[in-house]
Amino acid sequence: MPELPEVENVRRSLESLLVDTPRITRFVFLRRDLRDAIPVQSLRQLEGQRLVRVRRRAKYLLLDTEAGTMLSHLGMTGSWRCEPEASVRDRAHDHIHLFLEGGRVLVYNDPRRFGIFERCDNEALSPRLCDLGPEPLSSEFTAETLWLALRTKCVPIKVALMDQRVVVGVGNIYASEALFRAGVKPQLRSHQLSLARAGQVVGSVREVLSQAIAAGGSTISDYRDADGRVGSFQSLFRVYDRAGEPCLTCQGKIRQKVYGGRSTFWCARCQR
DNA sequence: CTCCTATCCTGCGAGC
DNA sequence: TGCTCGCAGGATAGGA
Repeated sequence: MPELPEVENVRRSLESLLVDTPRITRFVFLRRDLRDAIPVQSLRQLEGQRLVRVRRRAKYLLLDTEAGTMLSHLGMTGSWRCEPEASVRDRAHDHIHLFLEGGRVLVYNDPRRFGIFERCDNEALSPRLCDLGPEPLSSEFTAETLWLALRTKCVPIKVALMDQRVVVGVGNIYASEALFRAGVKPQLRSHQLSLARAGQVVGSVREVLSQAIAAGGSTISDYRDADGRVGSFQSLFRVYDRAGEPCLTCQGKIRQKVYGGRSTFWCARCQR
């Protein structure tokens, strides 16, 4: 479900819900079995603490209290929503009810259970975070850094763009969309990418992620931010999930093939 | 090391 | 209708 634009919109919606920095009154863990078991004890230590801020690193959300930080990853189907305490109920696949002072509840729901929820008080030491590549919308993501990261790799560039050690936040949708906009075919071997074309890819990744954030992300079936808002970037897809349809630029037929185990979409005429 | 595949899990749509 | 099959926005373990 969520790539960087969706996670960023969840972050913003959560932060807007927490402007009053409410205290966590209590946790209710309805089911602990996410990808790893939810570490109940270490999380309960944060009861009574104020939620002061929500940050994002890569596709991870970092919920800061004054005494420690919670790390949330949405996997494929994770979502956060906010409900009034008076009407909160246990829906299918709810894992966590995080009660806040003032009568609201943050609810984490995750049907496929690929998500993560744990403590993370030291980002530099966290195995989840310590090997991540640059943020794509930061000044650290440049033609030079991308080219350097790719020059020793032989995998298709589309697979490399999804490697969170190369650049973070790009998933299966935006990898295809960025390469279309850059005019680079997804099967191009990473080390074959020239510095000049790396610059094109950097620009396209930035552009597509920025536009997707502004559009509220992409809602394929079930993505919503914490306010329940859907995204609209799916209407601006140029190749993703358009196999067999005409290229919006050249009318050629959009192709689909699996690379790195993930469906990949491109236009063979526009992308070289 | 790098690369590739299978795997975790539920839900949904296509095809019969 | 109802069933089966394949596939889905991510990340990682393990084998070649």
